[in-house]
Amino acid sequence: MSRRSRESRVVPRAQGPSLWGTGLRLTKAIESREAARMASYQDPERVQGTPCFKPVSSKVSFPKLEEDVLRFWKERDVFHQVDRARKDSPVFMLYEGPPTANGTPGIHHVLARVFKDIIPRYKTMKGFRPIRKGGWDTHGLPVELEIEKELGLSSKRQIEEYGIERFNARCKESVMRYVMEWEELTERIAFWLDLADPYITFQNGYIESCWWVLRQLWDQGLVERGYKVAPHCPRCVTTLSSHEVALGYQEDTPDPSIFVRFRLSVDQSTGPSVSGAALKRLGYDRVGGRWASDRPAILGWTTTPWTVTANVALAVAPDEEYMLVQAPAGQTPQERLILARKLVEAVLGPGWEEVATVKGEDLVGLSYEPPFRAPETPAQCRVLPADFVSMEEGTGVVHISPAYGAEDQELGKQHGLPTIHTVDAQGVLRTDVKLASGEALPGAGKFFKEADQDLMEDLERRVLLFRRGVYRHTYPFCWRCDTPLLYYAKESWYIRTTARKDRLISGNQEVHWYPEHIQEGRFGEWLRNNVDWALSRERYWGTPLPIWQCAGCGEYHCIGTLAELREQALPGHRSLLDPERLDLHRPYVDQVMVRCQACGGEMRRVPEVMDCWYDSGAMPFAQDHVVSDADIARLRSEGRFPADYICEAVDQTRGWFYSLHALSTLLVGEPCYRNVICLGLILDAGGEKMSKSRGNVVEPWAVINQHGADALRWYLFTAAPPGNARRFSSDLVGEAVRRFLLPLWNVYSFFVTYANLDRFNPATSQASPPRSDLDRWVLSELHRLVGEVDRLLGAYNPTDAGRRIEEFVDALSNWYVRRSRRRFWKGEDDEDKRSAYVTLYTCLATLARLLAPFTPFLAEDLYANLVRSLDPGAPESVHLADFPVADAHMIDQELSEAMALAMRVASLGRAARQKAGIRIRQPLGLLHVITRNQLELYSLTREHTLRQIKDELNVKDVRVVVAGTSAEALVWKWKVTPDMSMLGPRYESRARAVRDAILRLSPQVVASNVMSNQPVQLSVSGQEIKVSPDEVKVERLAPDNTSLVEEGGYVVAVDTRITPELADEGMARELVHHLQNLRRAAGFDIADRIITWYQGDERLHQVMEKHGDYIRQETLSLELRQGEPEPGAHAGEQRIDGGAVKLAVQRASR
RNA sequence: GGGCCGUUAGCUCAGUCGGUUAGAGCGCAGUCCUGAUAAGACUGAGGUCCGUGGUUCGAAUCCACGACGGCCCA
Repeated sequence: MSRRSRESRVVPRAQGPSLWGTGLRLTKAIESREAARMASYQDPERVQGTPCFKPVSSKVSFPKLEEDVLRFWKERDVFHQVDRARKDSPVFMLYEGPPTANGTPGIHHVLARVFKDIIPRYKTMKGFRPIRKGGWDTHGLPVELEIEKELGLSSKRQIEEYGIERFNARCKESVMRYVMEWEELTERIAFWLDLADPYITFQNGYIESCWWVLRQLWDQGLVERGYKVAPHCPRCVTTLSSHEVALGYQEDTPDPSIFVRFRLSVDQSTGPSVSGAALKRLGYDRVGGRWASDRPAILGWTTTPWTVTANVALAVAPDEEYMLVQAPAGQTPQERLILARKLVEAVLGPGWEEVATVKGEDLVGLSYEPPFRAPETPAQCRVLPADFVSMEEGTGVVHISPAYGAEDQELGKQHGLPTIHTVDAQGVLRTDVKLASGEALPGAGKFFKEADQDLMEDLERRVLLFRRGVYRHTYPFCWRCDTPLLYYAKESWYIRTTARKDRLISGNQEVHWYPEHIQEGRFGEWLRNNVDWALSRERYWGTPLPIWQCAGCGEYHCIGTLAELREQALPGHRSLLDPERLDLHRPYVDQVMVRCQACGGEMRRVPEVMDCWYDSGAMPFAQDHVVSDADIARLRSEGRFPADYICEAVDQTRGWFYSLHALSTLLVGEPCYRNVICLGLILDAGGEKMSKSRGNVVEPWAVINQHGADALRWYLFTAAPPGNARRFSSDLVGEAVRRFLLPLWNVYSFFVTYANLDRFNPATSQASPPRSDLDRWVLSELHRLVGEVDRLLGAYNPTDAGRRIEEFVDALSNWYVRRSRRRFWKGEDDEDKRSAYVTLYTCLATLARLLAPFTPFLAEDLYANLVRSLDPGAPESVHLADFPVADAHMIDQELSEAMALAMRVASLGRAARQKAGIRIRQPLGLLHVITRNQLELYSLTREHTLRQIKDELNVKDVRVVVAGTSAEALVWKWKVTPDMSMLGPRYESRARAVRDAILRLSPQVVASNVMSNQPVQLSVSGQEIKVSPDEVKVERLAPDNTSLVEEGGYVVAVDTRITPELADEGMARELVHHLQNLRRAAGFDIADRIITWYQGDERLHQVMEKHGDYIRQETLSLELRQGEPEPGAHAGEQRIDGGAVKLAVQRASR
């Protein structure tokens, strides 16, 4: 197989089959390569005989390529072509979780957006019509905060002074501020999303749908008014959102720590039944209705003394043990306290005496005297069970004030406790609260923190304070003004999600989650602990609550549609709803008053707006402006409800994933999405969360401009499982380029370069079944790959799918192309060569389609050049093509394993050569291989496999044996060690003689028997003896003159003896190598013919003589001249095999 | 305080049902190959599989407890 010379390439072509076209002379073709390189790949005209493909340089700029493809998509309107092409196909519905465009998109948005993109792209190729409407989330507190900052406002009062109208106008302007940048980035990363007609949550139609949905819930009795505890800044007089609270935590904040006696009531007979036995153990005589001795007190603990003024209950852990203890003898009064058994020692110290122990549940129902009796405080309060009672600190008894704790409020709701406010919204203890004693609250009129002192003194005076101290913990402060926050109950509107809790949970079972654990883990847990959705916000920029209250009778009414509002609005107010001036936001909507249907009075809208999560949760309906059941039925029939797929990061479990799920379940009784990919967070290179304040945010554009969007996409898909948090840096994307995109590109470039030189045209080449094992192998791998990728993408797992593709491309590049290079380069135009072209072409053309969902740009480029340019009937874009289908008949498991083995042996062989320090260019005589079993021996000794190994390792012959067989024993050298501990007991006095006899035998023979588990026959002083295999140890020795490598049960060794013939052959190859380097250094073209000069010792002359033909052919030398080169020749001097060699080359004159 | 996730080579990550000697890429060191040439391949060094205990003939893998990191919620 010789490398082609100019003649050998031209001749067959001139008379060759039609595939080769006109027989255009090669020299011409080579000269025209530069011109051809300039040709546009969009040129569909292919003159027969000119190269088929747009030339592909191995140097590539992916960002530039992508911009070209973007232009192509835009010019040909490919995005909408998809829609048209699939207009009769089943719908695949994506819901876009809307971002807020009041800031620029970050890398984490890119993560979500490419994962949103890949599935619809795949589904398109599988024959679906994707619907992917863009959307913008526009309402909410974060938006308001931005504007407050811009305007220098810091309280609601200031906002109202500034004017809600102007304020909201600013908000509205700001939320679309960066839409352009979002659109640009979305387009640049090839997220195909309909951004021309997005849903926008501030639009009137959208708001109307939100209203309609709420009205449906209202009609089901699922909307109600109640208390909600939220972090509250008394100075700003406003509720803080959770992320605002998170900004203001201060560690090590000192707070009072007080233990308070809650005296059990004298009379325990009035309340719900407490177990009589438990009461008795605590010392209460039920019959007599009194305590045997002094009545005990339950000991409670708190770090917020001011909340004790609002105490209405105590909570205990029902499953824990509580103890009634008595003060140490001698202490007066000898009081009795009840607290958690586990905490007695820690709280009281030693000496206290156990009187009785009861379960927490036995305490439930006990009544006690509340420390403060505000007007609404019951005279007798009760002990309740709760699951949030901690045994880590305090007393195991939690004092409950529903006005000042979320858990307290929740518990209060369950048990019908009153919410008593003893502190006003400014954080001042109310002066208007009169206690049952007729007195004002201690510390009344003081800020709650200052009042603590008065309160503690009061409790002490009344002997209710058991102990006081200081407790340091983490406490939240207002991030704006540093005022300590209080948890404060406010009236607000709720959606009673708890009423549909079971359905929320069962509906979740119908959703396919990736990763799976979210379903039962984070999301399932959240649903099981479901609490009612606090819907209202006392804010400005949001969907106004469509609830009007009658000034006359106090009746509430929920408006469901604009039509209804128009109808019920007071006559003078209807013009406010004229279409041309309609704005459903505050303050305009506040001005619309309606007629009360109950009493005919005037109704005014409540001041609150909705939680912005409601907006996004209503998007399945609001994005299509649903205002009737018929609308929903239409969405269903069109396949637009429920969604097939949604995708967001894990922080949305309690955000969007929940709001979607809750609204859909309450409205139509079922989930609104079928499949979810839940992404992990992106961290910076150091594992820190990315945030503006840390300054470690990676700008997507920098990455895209450097490496390209495909590279970024590929990295995001394959670097880590989607659910994991992942570290990110631009360098890692660069690594993805080098690891995957460039090798793939090089294969592509390699193919196109040679295919063009050979005028290979797959359209006119008969694709007879490939005969070569190499071709059949790579096609087998390809079809296996197609099946796997299809399956994995279908299972919403792009990560593993991408990783499979990487493995394939690696094998394609580093085995198939590497091993096939000469097939492409050889002069003859034969079946084998055509088969190689067709095979490699098939791989690349298939990869183009496989990759289309992952790397849409690169895939498009491959497709345009490899497929579309040859077949004008093919779809114009790879994204309009069908996804490849695996053909099981093409998969050859046996061949696949054989080739894997060959690759492994090649690797070991290279290691063995390396160990011996013998370069690959030096041919060697023999390679030994030991396989693990017979099957592997068969695989390896297939003629084709053997040839691959010989070629790859440059050896003349290969000998294979199976480990543990006599064949192995005969080939290798062995060390035999008789095992005296076995021989001794058996042969006693003859043991030594037996040993010596064994050692006299040929080690090979002994090893052979042992390996095949046969006894070794020998004769000792005339007696026949059979030595069993376990009585000798055999050890393989590396034979002389070999270099051996052993790994994973395989042994590969090369015979390192270099005969003079081998040495000469090696030197010839060495000379070729140096001459090629000289050619290249001289800048000669690949087909230039040259004159070669050489000077050196006698050995050099011999080799030149002996291998002259070979050297001339390989280097395209017309002549090999001994002696001084002509002036102007490119010369170099090397040492080869110890001798100095001078070489020089010069282009032969034409 | 609760829930969920993670912790494997210097870095980024694989590791199937529990099964022989835990792998890849990058980086580092060395080498090789080469008209795919500003690429590529190979080899080497590099491991307390977070820790402890348990289950098992056998644990990176299963269980319990703990540590650390992250997220969400209090």
